[in-house]
Amino acid sequence: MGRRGAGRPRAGEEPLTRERILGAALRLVDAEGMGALSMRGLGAELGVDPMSIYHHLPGKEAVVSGLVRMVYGEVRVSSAGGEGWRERVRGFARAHRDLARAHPNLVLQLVSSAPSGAATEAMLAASEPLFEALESAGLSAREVLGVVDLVADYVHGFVLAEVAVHSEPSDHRASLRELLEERPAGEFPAMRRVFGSISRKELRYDFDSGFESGLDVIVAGVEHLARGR
Amino acid sequence: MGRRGAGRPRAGEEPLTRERILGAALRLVDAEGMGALSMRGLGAELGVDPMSIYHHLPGKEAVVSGLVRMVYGEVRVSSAGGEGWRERVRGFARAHRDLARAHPNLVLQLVSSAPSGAATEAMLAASEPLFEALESAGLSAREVLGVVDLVADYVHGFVLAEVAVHSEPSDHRASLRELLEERPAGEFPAMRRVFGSISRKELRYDFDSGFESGLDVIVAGVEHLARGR
DNA sequence: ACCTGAACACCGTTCAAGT
DNA sequence: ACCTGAACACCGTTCAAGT
Repeated sequence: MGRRGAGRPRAGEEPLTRERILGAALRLVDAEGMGALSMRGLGAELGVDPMSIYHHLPGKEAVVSGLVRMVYGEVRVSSAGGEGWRERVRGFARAHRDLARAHPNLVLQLVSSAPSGAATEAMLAASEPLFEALESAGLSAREVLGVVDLVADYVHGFVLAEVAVHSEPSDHRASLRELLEERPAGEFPAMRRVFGSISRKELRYDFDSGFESGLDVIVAGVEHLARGR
Repeated sequence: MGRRGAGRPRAGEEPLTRERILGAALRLVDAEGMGALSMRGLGAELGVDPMSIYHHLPGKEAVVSGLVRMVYGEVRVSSAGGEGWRERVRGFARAHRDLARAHPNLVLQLVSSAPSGAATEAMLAASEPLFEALESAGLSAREVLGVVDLVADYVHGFVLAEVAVHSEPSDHRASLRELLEERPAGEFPAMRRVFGSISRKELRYDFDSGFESGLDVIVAGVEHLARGR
């Protein structure tokens, strides 16, 4: 089915490699989503019989995990040395949000393979600035490890919500408010008060400032930890 | 292919309903994972032709989102009234972690549909105690909405990591340390210091206390916000 | 009204065969 | 050594037909 005949690649045609396969897979996923990533479709994208891929990667699972590793390898944390630890913690979080936003169709795979081993090696270098920042904030080793996880978990949850909501037309806060208004008046008084005392403009969710104010709370919590010593 | 012949159900056999279908689907997913959930397999589990399901639910997507709604409907936040706001915030977070741990094979779907509309209605009642707690902590309406998202994002990221790591044999922190030791000595000094000054026992990750210490930091951050008024 | 089963257009992967 | 294509055992879903 491929464009070429069987056998070795002809002179002048670039041979199939792991890199070329993963590159094509990433283009496919970025452009058309995870659902478009099939071994057959990938073969077509490469102008090659689908089965040729199996000579470079053991199966579809390996294609996906290779994709995840490849994307995590792209992460660059801007560690402007002169900044305080607060700004360096934020820089780490922002770099990971940016990574996820660069490949929204891969976010589910990114966040669910980050904790397991798949991506650890690729994230090693990116994690150093975060460890360094938390250490210089005055945390104990135990506390550093805890906060590293907290920051990672928050970013993962946030980007998951961000891409899920972006792929929908309606504002999720506005629809929550509507849901609330359809209910009997006595129900959910606290939520009613919160949504009632906020303007429509304030209700419109801004992901950038939402992300930052989540970080505000975390940084304030870390400060509390550091003072406790 | 079904055990029954075509036509209406015979007297004495319970008819196929949305509830029976979703119940069977949840059993299937809990027992054998998301990969085992196929329309054909679900039909077999119900002793029915796979196509019969389409008379009660429009397709597989509807089965999955029905599952998510069903499970979110199970959440019960223990709101012991006498507790302070700190303990009520923690109670909300714990209830959601417990929900995810009760259905680990569904976690990916749970966390990725929570932010979009799918589960909002089912979570309305469960969210009231969190709003109430944050309000009574002294936060503004704007701040309450921000912290609600922070808590939800943290829990989502945490449970994702928890189930991903649990389905693996090795401890992820231990393997990070090993990775570090294989590197040239000058590399990643901060991570080396952190991992070096912690005992093997401390390194063994405990999800329960990890979850709680993440909440510690968040609660401390909320306290900072509340004092700022 | 509800259920069935053949058919269609897909999957991932194995394996023997080609050059 | 590398690539191919037929074949196998699956998918979700449409649609005409059964009772």
